[in-house]
Amino acid sequence: MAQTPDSPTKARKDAASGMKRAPILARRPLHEEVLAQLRDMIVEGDLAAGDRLNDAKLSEMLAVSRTPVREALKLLAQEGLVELLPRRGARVLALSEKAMGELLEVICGIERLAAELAADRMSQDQLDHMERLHARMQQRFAAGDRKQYFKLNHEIHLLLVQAACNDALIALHASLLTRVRRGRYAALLAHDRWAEAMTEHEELMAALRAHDAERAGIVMAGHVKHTREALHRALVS
Amino acid sequence: MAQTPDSPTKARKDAASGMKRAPILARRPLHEEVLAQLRDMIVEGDLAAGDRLNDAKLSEMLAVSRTPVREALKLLAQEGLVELLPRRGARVLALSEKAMGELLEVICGIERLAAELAADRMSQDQLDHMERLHARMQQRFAAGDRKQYFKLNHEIHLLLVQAACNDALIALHASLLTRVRRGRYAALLAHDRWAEAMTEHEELMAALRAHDAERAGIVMAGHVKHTREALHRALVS
DNA sequence: TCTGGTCATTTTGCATGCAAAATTCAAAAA
DNA sequence: TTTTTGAATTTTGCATGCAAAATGACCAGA
Repeated sequence: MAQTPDSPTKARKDAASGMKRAPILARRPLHEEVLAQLRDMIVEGDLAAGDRLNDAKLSEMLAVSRTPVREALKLLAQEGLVELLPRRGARVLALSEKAMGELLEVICGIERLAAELAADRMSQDQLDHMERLHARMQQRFAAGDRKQYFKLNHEIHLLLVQAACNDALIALHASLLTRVRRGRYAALLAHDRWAEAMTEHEELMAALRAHDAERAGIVMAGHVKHTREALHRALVS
Repeated sequence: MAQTPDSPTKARKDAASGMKRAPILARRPLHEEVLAQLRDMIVEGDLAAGDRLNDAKLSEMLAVSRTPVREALKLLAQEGLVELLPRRGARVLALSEKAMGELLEVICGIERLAAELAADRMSQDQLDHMERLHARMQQRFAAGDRKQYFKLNHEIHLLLVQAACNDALIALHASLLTRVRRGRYAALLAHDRWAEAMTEHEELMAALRAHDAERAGIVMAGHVKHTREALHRALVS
């Protein structure tokens, strides 16, 4: 197990002894806290795929009782980050290449929809913001600074989804991204198609500027297709 | 509250006394059972939007302890069927017209993607099956039998998503449908565009037969647009 | 050595206990 | 009459207890 028990003994003592926590009102519910922590640990790779998640150990680690831990595990299972084997506990779910490809396919579809809606609904402010991000991304691209390029690329995608003015879409997109961001696949994909993607972004910006939903959709639809192909190439090689 | 306590007293007694349950191995986990039950009660309208969900009462009603009930409520909250107000319990979430419209928009996007993928990947068996469903639906349409028409319509949509051969897509679609199926909106929408939708289905079938992904996508994209408009009409009137 | 079986230990799933927060309701004050 | 206060009650969130199931250690016999 790739866990990091930063002093289980102390943690246990904190929980077991009557040591006062901050007033409940001032805190978020514990299960939320635990959920966020576990999610981070999985996304960051502290808990590797296949690791067994023992609720007693986790509760010791996080200095809470088993109840909120178990609640968080069930939520993580619904999010698709862990699997719950009845009577056999929870494991970090290993995303197969197949599952990863499927998720990416869905995400691309979502982003295409977002692009179409955004073309209609985007505010001038948002468009300006995106222009700025895009310009900076071009600079980083020209400079060969991959890290910043990808960061800006990600910000643009988030902004695109926000600009669609659909809260359900935003939430869904975020949730799917969490699942995909784990492991090596994201990087694997991201580092392909470095130049091609730049052109596509250019076209997307043009469509958004013109508030041309159809064109934005077509551009992103191409993105769907290219991404699928890139994924396939990456996985076969 | 629109609950249906089919003898709370007896239920309580069952839970409280040492009365044996079926062996655990033979059962699904209780929280799953409870989750399914509560979900049904919400979708069926037994628990109306705005109803307060008191875990003690629910646990009495379902003859289980509060723990699995609370777990189920948290899962329902993540599914978007209830909201969890910290320290103030759970309520059945009232879907605003805005939220409902957003959900439908996302579902339409998902189904469009499904149509495109299905055009590529659908097996001959699935296509045949869909042809049969479609033929029956035409009959019911001609006969003016709305109820069966909608049932078949729904089956076709499910099959379409399945034919996309993407498990993530299938799961996502199912989850979104659950949220939308509640309340009066589904019917409200379904009963509009009765004839127009028939034509669109015709076109979709043609595209699928030809394995023409692009055409299938375009047809469903039109569906997105028309559905949005229909929703708008329905809500304004 | 390998197989199968028994028993001790650990882990899981659920029930329940308990303190803090929220709600209610009645009586007092404005 | 309306508002305020505050004590009693209910509800929530978490901790913990406990029985059933799973795991693993050990040993006997093939």
